[in-house]
Amino acid sequence: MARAGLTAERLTQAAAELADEVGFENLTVSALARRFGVKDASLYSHIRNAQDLRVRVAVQALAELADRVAAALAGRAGKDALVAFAGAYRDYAKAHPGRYAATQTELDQETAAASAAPRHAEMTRAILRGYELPEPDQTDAVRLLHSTFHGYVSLETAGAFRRAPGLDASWSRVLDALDVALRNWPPA
Amino acid sequence: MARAGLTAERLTQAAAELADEVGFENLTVSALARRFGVKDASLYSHIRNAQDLRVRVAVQALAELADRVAAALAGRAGKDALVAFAGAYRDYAKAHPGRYAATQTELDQETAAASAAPRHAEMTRAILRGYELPEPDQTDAVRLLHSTFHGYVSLETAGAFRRAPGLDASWSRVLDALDVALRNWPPA
DNA sequence: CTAGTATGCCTAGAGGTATTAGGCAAACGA
DNA sequence: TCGTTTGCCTAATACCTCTAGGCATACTAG
Repeated sequence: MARAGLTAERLTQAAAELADEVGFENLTVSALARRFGVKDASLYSHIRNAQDLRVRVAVQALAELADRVAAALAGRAGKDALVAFAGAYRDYAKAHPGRYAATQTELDQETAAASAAPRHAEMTRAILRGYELPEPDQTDAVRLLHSTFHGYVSLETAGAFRRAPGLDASWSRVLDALDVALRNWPPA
Repeated sequence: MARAGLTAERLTQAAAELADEVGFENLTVSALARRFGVKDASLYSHIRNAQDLRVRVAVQALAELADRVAAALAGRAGKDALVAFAGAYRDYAKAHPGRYAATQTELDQETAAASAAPRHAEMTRAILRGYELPEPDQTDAVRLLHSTFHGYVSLETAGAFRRAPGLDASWSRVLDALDVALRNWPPA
């Protein structure tokens, strides 16, 4: 009996690919075992349970996404940075829908702190440096950006825009509009 | 043997309530049967399958949400309309998280057309009448509003904002910012 | 090199969910 | 009142999750 050479890392990687193929909600321990040609029970020496597997995929996806956003952001400021951040975000979601869905998993306090989630927040704030918003407003602006990016991308990948035409063009205009809003941030 | 008096309508209603309690993703045929004190199989004379049940909940939720938004929108224009629409939307999602999640279900062409989804689109466009945007830009603006509302609300209900303080205040500021963006809509 | 240990994957099995087929009895319509 | 419809049931299959316990393979130390 040759061993399949399973490790938590290989399982997580394969799970991420599987999630992209069949959707994060259809990521199943059984399907993953099948992909490695082993029995379901064999996976439980490497992962605690199905939820643990999902969390691992989520953490990995958050890290990958943060890396891409960081690369896109390098050396840019102001609207350039906004567009680059948003583009990297949207591209990742389109290329890896399962992983992107995984990033919406609610992580417990500890896991979240150890994940790339803080980097995301930090990078979003970095965009705002080009817009000179006073501190109390920054939090609101971060929430606006986060919400709009996530909302657009999730509606697009969930099919709510029903493969309508002009989604790329609308995305540009949405970013233009956000840029306008940030440059003319309304006083409280 | 007294009959439980099941109908598709009663099942859908109970399913919506159940979804609000346990989350839409945990809405299960078994749990619903348990709630009525009948066997799982008994539900299949009323609903086609689990997916059918979810679709019914989605359609009902879309209709309820459309009604609330319509009521909030009545007699308002401009920023007032924007704030009223957004408020009704967010309040519904907070009051009925399971139903709100259901509204994100992807419906097939036919079901979508017969649902309240077109009313949603229509009402979103109605908001823009106060902002005098030329037609090609309206579609982009509708997508901006839809994305931002959905993004904020879904991050909030999914816990991504981790019960952070100031979510009500941020929501107001986000709406202010959208109002600014719409009033100063950038030329292509 | 070999003995002992740790580890990887297996079998077995319990329990939950989805779904189909077929049956009996209550409600209803003629 | 008798037949038909309809509502809910039992039975059975299939898939998924997860635990317990076993054996053989790979590693490690003497």
